[in-house]
Amino acid sequence: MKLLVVEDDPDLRRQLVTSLSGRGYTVEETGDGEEALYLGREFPYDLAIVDLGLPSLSGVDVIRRWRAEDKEFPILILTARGDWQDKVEGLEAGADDYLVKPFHMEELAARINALLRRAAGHAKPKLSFGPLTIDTVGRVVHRNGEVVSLTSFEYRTFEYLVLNAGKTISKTELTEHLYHQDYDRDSNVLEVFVRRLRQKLDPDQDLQPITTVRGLGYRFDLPVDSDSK
Amino acid sequence: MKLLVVEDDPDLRRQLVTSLSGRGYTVEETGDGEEALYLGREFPYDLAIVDLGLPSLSGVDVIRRWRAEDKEFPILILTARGDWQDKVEGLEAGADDYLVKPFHMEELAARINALLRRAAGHAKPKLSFGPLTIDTVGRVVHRNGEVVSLTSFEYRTFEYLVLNAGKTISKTELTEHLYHQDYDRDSNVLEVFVRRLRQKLDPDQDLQPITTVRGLGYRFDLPVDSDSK
DNA sequence: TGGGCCTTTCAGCTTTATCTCAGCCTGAGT
DNA sequence: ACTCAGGCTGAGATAAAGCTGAAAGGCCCA
Repeated sequence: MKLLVVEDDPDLRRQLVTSLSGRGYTVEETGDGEEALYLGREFPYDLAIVDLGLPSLSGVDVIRRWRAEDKEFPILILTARGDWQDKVEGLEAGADDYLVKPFHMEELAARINALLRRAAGHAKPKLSFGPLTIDTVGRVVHRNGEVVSLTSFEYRTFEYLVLNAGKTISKTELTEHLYHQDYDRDSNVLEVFVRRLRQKLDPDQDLQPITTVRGLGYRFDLPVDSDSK
Repeated sequence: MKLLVVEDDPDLRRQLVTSLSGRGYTVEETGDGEEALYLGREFPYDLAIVDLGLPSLSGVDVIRRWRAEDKEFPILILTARGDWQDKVEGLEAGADDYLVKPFHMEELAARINALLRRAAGHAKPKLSFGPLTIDTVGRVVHRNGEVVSLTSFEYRTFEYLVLNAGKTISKTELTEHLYHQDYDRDSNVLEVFVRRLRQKLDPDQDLQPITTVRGLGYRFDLPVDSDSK
């Protein structure tokens, strides 16, 4: 699950990012309206959290323009205590929910959950590939209906591969995504995780969901069942 | 895909090169403005990453002069956190996007992708030729819907030929592109790879996608389907 | 403080992509 | 038709890339 945090106050932003990534979300951040616009336009977020009180391009404008371009991800807006007018404006512009500062992280988390769950109805947070199913909201993987118990790391590795199904993902890209930092070439953690994933997802080795492309990376290759229900 | 990295800080430069080449790009690098100018002028890069804070010839000047000479490759500039103004100047000089240091490699990669995609013809970076399809982002080739399993080298060879479809590419050019440095002319590796490519792409020999031009090189010849949708 | 699980490291092993080589084929120029 | 440089082909060597099992290191929670 990939979130975008748009907040100009560096402290609050850091706090948001820390808390949310601690809860297992992949979080990207910006403090700039223009950049937010760009990011939301180019990348597939599952949800955006937008502070309305941005300098330069205002949060409301950002939202309006995303919506004008048919970006459908849920948007949660943050407003300062007094400014309820902003809130109305924001909702009219296309936001889905709001939260007044200051707030508890718990509450934010709860609303994010609710929004994602609701969005799940429209979108398709559950993907299936033959006997495999991944629920990106619940962060659960099923195999023939049974839960496959994955560790956090295994799950995130798998999720990234699945979300990029059909593409070859280099190990560098994968590790950078998982760790958000440089890739230590002399480690083979990834290989170990891929191995464990393969064992857990496909103990009988009949599906071979993850292909190794020597010299390039890994690729998740099963066809997506279009059971958008 | 060939990128040029222009960055004077040795650490950051190494990091960039490592990460990007790890992601499968062919990367060349320099820390010097003059040299950057020369390289960009002489070689056909698909994209350049330029740090604006260069010593001697400044990044902005390099860009300006490239653009004055009608070099069209996308340019992404890097600026230090504070230097807002530089960014504007850089964009005016002809850069296409910017990123403020420090940044995550993942974000850089995402922007590079977006720029390359945009440059490629606005649509998806997927090209097809009759039964053949190449996805330059996912680094996958399909033939009648089935994945053609190419090795890293085979893929890069094919990609280069495809991106230069219609042009005859000399073996020297190909090898120089594929290997960052000079290459032993007495080897016939290329021929070997071209052979394997032909076998894999066209086992029945009915398409003949790669033509040999005796004494000159190779040419990829299938008409590009304009499936820009 | 101790136990359990998750993550990372390590060393040895297997696989295979790349490159070399030697001989064969082909076609342009005589 | 003959020549010969340029290109093609198949088989094999080799070293890099990836895999594996076990064990060490961390972290969290009781």
